[in-house]
Amino acid sequence: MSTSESVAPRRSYHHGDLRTALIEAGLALLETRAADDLSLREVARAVGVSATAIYRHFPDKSALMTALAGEGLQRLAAAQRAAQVAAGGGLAGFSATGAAYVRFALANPALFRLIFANPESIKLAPGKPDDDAMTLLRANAALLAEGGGGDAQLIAMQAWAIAHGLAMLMLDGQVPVDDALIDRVVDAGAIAGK
Amino acid sequence: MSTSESVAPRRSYHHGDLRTALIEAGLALLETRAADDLSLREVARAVGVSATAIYRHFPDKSALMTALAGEGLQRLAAAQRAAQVAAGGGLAGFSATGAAYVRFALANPALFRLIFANPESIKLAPGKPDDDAMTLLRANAALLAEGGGGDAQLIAMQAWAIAHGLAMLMLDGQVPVDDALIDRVVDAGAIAGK
DNA sequence: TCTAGAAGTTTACGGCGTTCACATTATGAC
DNA sequence: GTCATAATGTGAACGCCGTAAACTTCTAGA
Repeated sequence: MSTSESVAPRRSYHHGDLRTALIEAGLALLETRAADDLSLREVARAVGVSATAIYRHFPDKSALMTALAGEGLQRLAAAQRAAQVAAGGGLAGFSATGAAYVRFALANPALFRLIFANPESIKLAPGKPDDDAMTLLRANAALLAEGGGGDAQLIAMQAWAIAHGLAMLMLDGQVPVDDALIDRVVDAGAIAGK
Repeated sequence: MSTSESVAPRRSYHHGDLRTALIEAGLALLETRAADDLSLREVARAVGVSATAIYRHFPDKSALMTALAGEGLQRLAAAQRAAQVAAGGGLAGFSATGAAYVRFALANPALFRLIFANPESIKLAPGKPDDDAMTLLRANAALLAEGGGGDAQLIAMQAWAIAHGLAMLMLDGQVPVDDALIDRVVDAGAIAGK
């Protein structure tokens, strides 16, 4: 039944692209378990490789987790970009990125938590993929600020904080998971006070 | 040097109040380590007791962690109440509870994370101590909504989300830790759009 | 074709959470 | 006061974990 536990045995001694396979297996397992419950040996088993083979590609477990977080971050940024485009940009697009942020968290709870549980994830992420998200955020905040005379950077932080906070609170069961509620809480107009 | 590692040996076989001692030791250790790096055996060592003695007071490790989270939650609520009183209540008091929330997180990073990393912490907390904080939050939101014609519950969520999000982002190093910035981001007036 | 190094394996170690059998102490019924 | 019993402690042991070390297999370039 499970696709992530049984693996067709390799026929060759060397794997070919173990690093990628490990990351993929890790991401797949994170759909099942929380990040804390993910063990190195388990990832190795999923790929059909000995536990210590991992050390040829990552210096230690946290490096693998950081790689997983980096991949998660890229997916999060992609979801936000897609949402903004789908909303047609502008103010509605800004709100859409916030809502996409929250929905991504709800759809990928373990991965989302991992991204922010690992303080190094962004600094170490290859190519700083969050630059996309940050640029987007700042541009949107500037757009919002220019009409209302507010401080763009402050608005950007408030918008990020509100989306991040709502995501966390919903993940933790502190706020009911209600799809319509996401849009209302994250509404860009309300944040800027318009 | 360290007070938490060396413990005067008990003279009696029974401890007296091991449950309380374990929680205190756990909280003390959380000032040093992240919650993930806190081991059951370490807490037992700090108290000067065998590792398995813990099982007479908690069914498993997660129960101990939940107890620690519950205690942390009470301290958080107390900090918020104190801040509100100090600010003289009203709108300024509302903002003050938000800022206190963020400052508590920065002062107790491991404990704060533990509170929200454990989804059961609030439901299982003895006497639902968060009721205080929640009542406060709702009352403040109602106060804010009545002047501006907004939805009190929605405002409460936005306020909570913004404080929680800012706390997390600062803990994660995504937003610079700047004391003055806390007040500006969490400003109640800005949230309600006044 | 040979050889160096990359990429795998096996074995081993100490720490962890947890279980189980046992030791000690506190308590309350007589 | 005695003493059974329950509450609370201990120690040894198990399997899983992350990681190190020594070894094996394959690949690639001179």
